[in-house]
Parts: sequence; C-alpha cells; structure tokens
Amino acid sequence: MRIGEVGNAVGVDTPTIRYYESVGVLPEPERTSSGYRTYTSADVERLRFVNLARSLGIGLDDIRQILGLRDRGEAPCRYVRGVLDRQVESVDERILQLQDLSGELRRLQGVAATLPDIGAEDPCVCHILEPAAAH
Amino acid sequence: MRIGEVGNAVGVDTPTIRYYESVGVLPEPERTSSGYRTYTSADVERLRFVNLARSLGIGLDDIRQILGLRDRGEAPCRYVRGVLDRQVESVDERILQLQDLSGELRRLQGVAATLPDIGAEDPCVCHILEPAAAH
DNA sequence: CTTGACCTTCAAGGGACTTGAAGGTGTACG
DNA sequence: CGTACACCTTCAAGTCCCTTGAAGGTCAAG
Repeated sequence: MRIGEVGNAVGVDTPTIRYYESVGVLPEPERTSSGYRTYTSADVERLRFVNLARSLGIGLDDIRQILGLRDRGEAPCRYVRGVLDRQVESVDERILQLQDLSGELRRLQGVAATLPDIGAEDPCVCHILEPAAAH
Repeated sequence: MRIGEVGNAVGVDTPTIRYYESVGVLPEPERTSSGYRTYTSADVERLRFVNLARSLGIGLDDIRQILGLRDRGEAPCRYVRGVLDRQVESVDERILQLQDLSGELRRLQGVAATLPDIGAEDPCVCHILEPAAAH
C-alpha cells in the first residue's frame, strides 16, 4: 500500500503520516525501487491506533511510549491507565477554565451592548473590556 | 520604570514583554544610556490591557488591531464587539468538544478498570483504547 | 507523448511564548 | 576597592502538532 491509500483508509493526510514517521511514532517503511513508501497492514493498524489516541487528545510522546512498550513485548495497560487519568484531569480542568471564560465573555457582551461607542478623547484603551480588570 | 518592575506591576514576565514588543503589540520604549528599557505609565496601562485581553483568550492579532485603532484615534468598540462575539462562539464550541472528550475518556477509564492487563501475545496495540474505534 | 495524479525532500510558518547561552550593568556590603 | 548578586541585553532555538509551499521525480491512462 502506498502512503495515499493508507491515508484514505485511516483518515490521515499524507504529510501527517510522514510527520509521524519523522518523529519516530511510525517506523520507516519499505520503499519501492523508485523510493515510494510501501506500508503493510500492521503499519495501517499502528497508524489507526495513533489516530485514535490523538483524537482522545493524547500527546505524541505518550503514544510513542505506549507503542514502545508494545514493541518491546510489554503490556502498555498500566501506562495507558495513567495517561487516561492525567488526560481526564487536564480536560476537566480546561473545561472549568473555559466555562469561566465563557461567562466572563458573555458578561462583557452584555456590557458592550449597553455602552455607546467612545470617542478618541476617552482616556482608556477600551471602556468595554477595561472594567473587567476589577476582578 | 525598568522592565522587571513593569512585569511585577502587571504580572507578566520580562521575556513576554520583550516578545510583545518584538511582534509589535507594544512600542519600542526609551532606553537608558546603558541600553535598559524604560517604561512610562502609559506603557504600563497598555501592557495591562494586553494582559487582560490575553486572559480573555483574545489573540495578539486582534489585540494589535484594537490598539492600532486607538493609536489612530478611532473607537475600537465595534471591533471589540466582533471579537467578543467570535470568542464566545469559539470558546463554547471548544467546551462542547472537550465535554465529549471527557465523557469518552471516562468511559475508557471504566473499561480500563475492569479489564486485566494483556500479555505480549495479544494482537491489538491496546485492548483498552481500541474498542473505542467502534464509534 | 503528454496530461494529471501521485510521490519525494527540505524548509518554513503558525501561536504564544519559553528557555538557554553568553555577556553587560548597577548596587549593596565587607 | 572588590566582588557578589540581581538585573538587564541580544540572539537563537525549543515547544506542540502539524500545515503549506517549492521544486522536482514516477507512473498509468489516453
């Protein structure tokens, strides 16, 4: 299989596949005599896994670790559990931050709707945003 | 005021202040004879505004626009309203994505808790994550 | 024999910093 | 007066995960 077919099969574009190879997440594949990369079905499964893990927000370093464990014949389960725990924690924290942010932005939308435009003589940079600094 | 004092006053570290200058968000300040940057209280207010806008997730390009309008004596209000609208939309979209992600990760935590560790002979990369691909 | 889709490499861009190296300045203390 | 120490300077590269572009080679169909 050539790189474009693999990309279509898994849903990853070809520069990304080459990028994964360049950072050591995918191994260097065989080449045809003219230099085209050729992939096996094991390579396709590996890429499918990488793509799945990325869609869960798992970083390439963690993915490399998990694949490395498997490559050395060790069960990655313990490591995967740790990654999941860390990932849930950071995602949930991020959600809380963004919910705060959304609330603040909506409050400022309300402020913006009631305030008239200012003129050049006004001393502050932005009379919509700057009262927010009171927090 | 020197760069460190400004940084302390506003809560921004000095490399970041220099970075803001390098990308044209802050103007080049006066220098002492020995080359140290010296800031006015107007510079401090400007940095305070940049920091506030950044804390709302507003990008440096938008911040540069807003400050540019003010610098040219125009009211940035209309532009600021547009930025707020776009920002609320993208933050809310991101929250939804992350909530989906959190749900999926928690589901996988549950899977991980009930499954035993696999051995090297198992055919898949990770029997915790891979059933997730069924979605 | 040419068109067009595919493939190759290397390099740079993006966003917003962060870190590091190598060195100059300013001041308080002994 | 010397020196330790905190502060400042510049430039370069690293972070994370791709994405885009340039310049060119390969292959099958018409």
